[in-house]
Amino acid sequence: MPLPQTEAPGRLVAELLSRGVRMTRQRRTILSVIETASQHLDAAQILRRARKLDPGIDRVTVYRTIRLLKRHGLVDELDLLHLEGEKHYYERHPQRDHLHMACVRCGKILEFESDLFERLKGQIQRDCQFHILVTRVEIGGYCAKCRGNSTDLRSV
Amino acid sequence: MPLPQTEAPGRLVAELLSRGVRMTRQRRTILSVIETASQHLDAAQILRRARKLDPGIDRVTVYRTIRLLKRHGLVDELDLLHLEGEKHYYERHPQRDHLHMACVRCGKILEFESDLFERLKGQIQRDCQFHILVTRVEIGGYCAKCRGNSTDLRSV
DNA sequence: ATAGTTGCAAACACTTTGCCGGTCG
DNA sequence: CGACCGGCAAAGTGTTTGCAACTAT
Repeated sequence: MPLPQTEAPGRLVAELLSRGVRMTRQRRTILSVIETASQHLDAAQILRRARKLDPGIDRVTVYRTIRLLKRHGLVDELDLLHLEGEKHYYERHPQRDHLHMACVRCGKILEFESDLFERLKGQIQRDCQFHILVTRVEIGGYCAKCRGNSTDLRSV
Repeated sequence: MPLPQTEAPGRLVAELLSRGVRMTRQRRTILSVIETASQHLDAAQILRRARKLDPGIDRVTVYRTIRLLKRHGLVDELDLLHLEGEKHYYERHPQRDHLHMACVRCGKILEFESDLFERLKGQIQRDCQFHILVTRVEIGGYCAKCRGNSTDLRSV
């Protein structure tokens, strides 16, 4: 079903350079962390990993780099239904949108892409005359393992 | 803007009473504010309106009442793509899900419901064996009025 | 009677800003 | 060289917690 997850490494660096953005040692480090992550990372996790590669990096630099990437549309921001705190999670802006399902019991995040969603976007652009730049779909519920053995005490 | 409210006023009070939740003067006030709102309100707006009806109400009581409603699945929480700050917005949990489109230029929020989305949810429950409790769809872009006369400088 | 709720103050989690010395091109 | 960037400290925003007094059932 899904496309391969990995684009060429260094893609974020190349993309920013081609837009005339200055490239520093710290930015390269942070970009490589985001690019090689196999899961959604929050700012604190990005900082921790970046510091393993370059211990002097500051929290603020991580936040500023994330904002830079957002402004350029190169990363998407997720909340994952705030299942654990108010932090944000980041992922590379994908070629094709996908939905995020978060299990409110075990916290697992599933991703899903669907032609139906592409059709839905088309319907929105047509019926609402709305030009879509970014989508964020977060669905809470019980994953296959957790369904059945839970009361419906949702907290989202 | 929200779709026309089809439920009876006082429904939130009735729903909570039927679940054995204690009903205080403050809660009645806050519930009525949420119930009569014609737009998505954040906690600060709910507080401001509640204080017009009962000036002694505290910020903390608003937050606690919101949490109560979330736990009971009676309100949904939205971020509206954090277009202005990190606050959350609340709306009564609708009978039928809808999507939120936020114009990144003028900030307008449009709502949209669609059979395609219902089918998408069905597909997810089937293909992923995921039992859906809550959905949050937030789409950013340019509304009909703002499209065309903007550079693509997104910040979401 | 008593478990649950309130208001106040304080703490909290996460993110942004101001400043100045350092760096990229 | 000059605009831009990084690190540090501090502030900011939005939300939650601890606790004594109060209230709904």
